[in-house]
Amino acid sequence: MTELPRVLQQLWGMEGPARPGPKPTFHISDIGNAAIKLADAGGLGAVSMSKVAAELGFTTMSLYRYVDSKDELYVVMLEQAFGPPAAVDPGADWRQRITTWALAFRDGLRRHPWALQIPIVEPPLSPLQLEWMENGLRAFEDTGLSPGDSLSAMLLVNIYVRGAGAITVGAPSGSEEVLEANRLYVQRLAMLADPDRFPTIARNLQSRPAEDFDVDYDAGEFIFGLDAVLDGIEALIARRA
Amino acid sequence: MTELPRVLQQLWGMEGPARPGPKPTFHISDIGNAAIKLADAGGLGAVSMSKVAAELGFTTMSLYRYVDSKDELYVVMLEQAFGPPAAVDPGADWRQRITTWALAFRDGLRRHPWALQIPIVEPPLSPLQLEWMENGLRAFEDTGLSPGDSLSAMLLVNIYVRGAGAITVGAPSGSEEVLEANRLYVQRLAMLADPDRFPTIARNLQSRPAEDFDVDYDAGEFIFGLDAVLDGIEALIARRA
DNA sequence: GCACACTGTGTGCGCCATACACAGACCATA
DNA sequence: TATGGTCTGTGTATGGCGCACACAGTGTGC
Repeated sequence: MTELPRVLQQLWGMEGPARPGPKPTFHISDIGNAAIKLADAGGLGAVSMSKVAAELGFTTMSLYRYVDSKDELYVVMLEQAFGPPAAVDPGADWRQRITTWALAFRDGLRRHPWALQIPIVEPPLSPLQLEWMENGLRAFEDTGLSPGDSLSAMLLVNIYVRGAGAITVGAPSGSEEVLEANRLYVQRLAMLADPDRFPTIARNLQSRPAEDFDVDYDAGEFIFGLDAVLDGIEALIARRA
Repeated sequence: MTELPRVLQQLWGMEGPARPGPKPTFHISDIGNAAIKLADAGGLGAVSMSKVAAELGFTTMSLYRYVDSKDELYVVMLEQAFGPPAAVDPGADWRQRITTWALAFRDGLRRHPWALQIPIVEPPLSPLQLEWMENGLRAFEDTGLSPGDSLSAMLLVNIYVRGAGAITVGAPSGSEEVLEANRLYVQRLAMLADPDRFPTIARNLQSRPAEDFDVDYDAGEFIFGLDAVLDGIEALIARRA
């Protein structure tokens, strides 16, 4: 019942006893790397069993000797895309520690935007993901938060980074492409936001200088939002003390 | 250039001038409703052009007279799934107002969990989505926040609800199914979290009473996290004042 | 040296989104 | 009232997808 799915067993390096028959030609991580390469180049849509197999020089169906379904392939991709988290600086305070953690996570998402498109069906159990969890929890170690609250706080930061990423990730921050899309959006919004029906939106648009919309979300807004989240956690810490 | 995509024109009811040829048999909203019905019953995976068409009693290709691609169908679904937002209570303070807004959003996600699986490719421009935006912004009206900060604050709450939903939505809150999955996860985690490599996780698990894991996230944790987010926004308001 | 579990392969199924050509329905115009 | 042109819904087809299944060959543990 607590028996792990095959993919997780492989990721944890739980080798069974030696068996007859040919040895596998490659390892599950090779599949993950090939899939990540495809996704980095062409988005998650470019990842198909046949393309991954072709990338490795194998046939489509051979992959199913390593992975039970495409969803399991996603698990492997998520495990390997981010690499190990940065070490926790024991000298820093909790805000610095969790900020470092969040920025590293954000950078990983920026390198692999497709990660946000993979539906989360269950909480993480793979080795590197647990290391990220470990380091995230460690950030709250000396805050006096209970174990449950620490987990919630970490989850809150995690949710924020993912959410902010969903909005901003996908095109290089501050690129002309993003600015252009943003301008087009504001233009359309101004056209549609009838002041009678949408007074607050209309007023919001009118009272902002044009260059205010050319905001580089990644540079400033991300930290802005993160700080708000951390202020909320700080209030929690104070309340619990 | 600011010409709207066809779907948005239809959603805003921008009818062109009278034209020769047969009148359309139905409206784009019929397609959306049929798709929503399918998604509610069988998840987003159950929504295909052919199934939606069959639901309406039409052929697959007829849908393309109303929608340019499946992505546009998603836009229609998101527009119609949530309905209009609740009216803003002018007597309440900003925390109550945005809390009401967030809970309504959360309830909508609970009714239509598939909404979280639809990748967001651009900010909303459809009528009801703008109404939600309008009401969200209105919650911060008397806080003294700048237009830009109000937008960021609303976005932060929006991100939180979506993120919390991604974790909890999908099965009825507190159902035996969810509790069982949770117990299995904790069991596996305990098995994998070697105290040498993952000391904080291991300690976190050990120091929590067993019934602490049987948490009904939706009931308590959601508000817990939301309050933390709002505390962060409150700190921002205080700083700006 | 041998049995046989296990490897990678080939074929095929049902489903998907959508391109394209077409027949007929309908309305603006004359 | 006649009609031309345009729009509607349909039929057919294409290339891709995930994956089931049967199979041939391989190489290790006995």
